[in-house]
Amino acid sequence: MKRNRQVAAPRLSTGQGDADVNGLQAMASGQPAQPDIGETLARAAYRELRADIIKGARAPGERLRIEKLKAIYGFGPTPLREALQMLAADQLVLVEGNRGFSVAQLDLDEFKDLNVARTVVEHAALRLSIAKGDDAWEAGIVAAGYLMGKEDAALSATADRVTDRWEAANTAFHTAMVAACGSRWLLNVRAGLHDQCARYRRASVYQKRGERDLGAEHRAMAEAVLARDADLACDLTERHFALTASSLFEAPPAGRNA
Amino acid sequence: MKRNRQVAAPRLSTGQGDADVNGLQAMASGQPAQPDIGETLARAAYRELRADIIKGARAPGERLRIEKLKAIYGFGPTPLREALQMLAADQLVLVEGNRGFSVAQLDLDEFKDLNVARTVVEHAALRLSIAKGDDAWEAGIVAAGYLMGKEDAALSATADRVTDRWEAANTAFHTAMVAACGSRWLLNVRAGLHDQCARYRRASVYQKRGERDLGAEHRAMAEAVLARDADLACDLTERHFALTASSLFEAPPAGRNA
DNA sequence: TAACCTATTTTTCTCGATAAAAATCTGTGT
DNA sequence: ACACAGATTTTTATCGAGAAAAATAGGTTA
Repeated sequence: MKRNRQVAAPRLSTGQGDADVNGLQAMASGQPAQPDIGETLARAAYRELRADIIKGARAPGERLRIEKLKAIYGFGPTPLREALQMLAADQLVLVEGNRGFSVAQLDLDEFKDLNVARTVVEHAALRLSIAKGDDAWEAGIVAAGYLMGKEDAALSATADRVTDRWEAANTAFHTAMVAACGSRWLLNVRAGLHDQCARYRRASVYQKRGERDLGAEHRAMAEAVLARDADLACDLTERHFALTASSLFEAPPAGRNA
Repeated sequence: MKRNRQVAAPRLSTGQGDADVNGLQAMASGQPAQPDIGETLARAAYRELRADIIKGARAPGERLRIEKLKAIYGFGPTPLREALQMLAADQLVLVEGNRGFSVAQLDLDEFKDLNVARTVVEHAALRLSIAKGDDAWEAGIVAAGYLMGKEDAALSATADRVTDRWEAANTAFHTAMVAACGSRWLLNVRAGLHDQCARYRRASVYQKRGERDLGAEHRAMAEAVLARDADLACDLTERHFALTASSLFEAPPAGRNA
C-alpha cells in the first residue's frame, strides 16, 4: 500500500522531488534510464556509468568523486561505490587505495595490447562458430548484417560521428557471427574486450572513416562467414580491427581531451 | 598519535576486542591475512573471500549472507557488499536481484565451456611468448620449473590432496611460460580463467592423480617451451588440461558437497 | 629561501540504523 | 484439504553520519 517499487521511488525521493533529476540523468546517460523492475540501484548505477564511460560522456582520466556522481546521477553513495567497484573489475575505472576512483585512461600502447588479446579471442570464437553454426545462426548473421548495412549507409551519408545506433548494430553484427562458438566463457571474455575497444573507437575525435568503406568490409566478412571460409573470415576480421586501430594511431595522443 | 593503520585497527574493534576474531579469520582463510598497508577493507575482504572460494573453503552454491560473513570475517556490511560485487564481476559469486549473493555453482558443462576458452587463450599466449621470450623469460621458466618439480615430488610422495603450496607453484609455473606474450590484457584474461579452473580442480574430491605423473608432464612442457617448439608446447598444454578435466568428469556431479 | 613539521581541510571509507523487498507463516473461505 | 489473501518475519539494499586517511595550507627553523 505505502510500498512503491524499490528502484523507481527512492531514486526520485533522493533529495529533490521534481523532474530535474531525470533531466540530469537523461543528459548524462542519453536515454531515460528505465530501470528493470527488481533491478538494484547499484546495478542501475553500474549500467549508466558503464554506458557513459564507453561512449565517452565521462572523459578518460576524470576523477569520479562520490559527491559529484551523486549530483549527476542521483544515486546514493553506497550504490555508486558498488557500481564503481564493478567497473574497476571491468578495467573501465581505476581505483587507488584511499584516493578514490577515476575513469581509466586511454593509452595507445594499452590499445595495441588490447587489440592483440581481442584478435586472439575473436579469431578463435569465429573459427569455432563457423565450424558449429547451424541455420539459425546463419539467419542471425543475415538479419544483423541487414541492419548493419542500413547503419553503415546512414553513417557514410552523414559523415558524422559514430552514433549509438551504429554502435549497437556493430556490436550485434559482430556478436552474431561468433554466437555459435559454443563457449559462453569465450563470448563473455570477447564481449568485455569488445567494450573496451568501443571506448577507444568512440574517444578518437579523428575517425578518418573517409577512406574506409565500412559497409563493404562488413558485407565481405558476413559473406566469408556464411561461406564457412574460416581463414578468409579471420583475415578480414583482423584487417578490419587493424584499420580501426591505425586510424587511432594517427590521431594525437588519446585521453587529452578531458 | 591516536591514529592507527586503517586496515588493522577497525578490523579488531568491530564488535569484539579479543583475538577470537583473528582465530576465525585464520581458520577461514588459511593465513593470518596480513593486509597490505593502504589497502582498503573492501579489497581485503575481496582477497580473503576470493581465496576461500577458489580453495573451496566456501562451498559452491553456499549462500553468502552478509550477517554470516560479518561473523566469520569480521568486516562490516559495506566492505563485504563491495567485495561480493567484485567477485560477481569475476563470476565467482552469483548475485540475484534482491535475493543476495551465493558462491557460483560448479557445473560440468560449465567447466567444459571454461576449458575451451582457457585453452584458446593459453595457446595464443604460449605461442606469442615463445616467439618473443628473451633470456630472462627462459630463466624465469627454469626457476619456476625447479620449484614446481619440488612440489610435484612432495605431492606424489604424500598422495594427499593438492596443497596451497602446490597450487601456488603451479600457477607460477604456467604463468612463467606465457609471461613474455606481450599483452597484459591477454595475461589478465588468462589469469581469470586459470583461477576459475583452479576452483574446479580443488573442489573435486576424486583427483585420481595416481595414474598421472604431473612432474613429467610439467618437465616436458618446460622443455618444449624452452626449445621454442610452439606446436609441441601447445599440444602438451592441451593434453595437460584435458587430463585434469577428464579426471573431474569421472567424479560424481560436483558442487553437491556443501 | 628552502625544508620540515604541524594544523586544517577535503575526500574517502566504514559503520549503524532504516527502509524496502522477498520469504514465511497464519488464518479464512470454498 | 486446498488455494488464496493478509500479516509477520527474515533478509537485502540504501541512506546519513562519523571515523580514517590523504591533501593542503601555514608556520617555524636552519
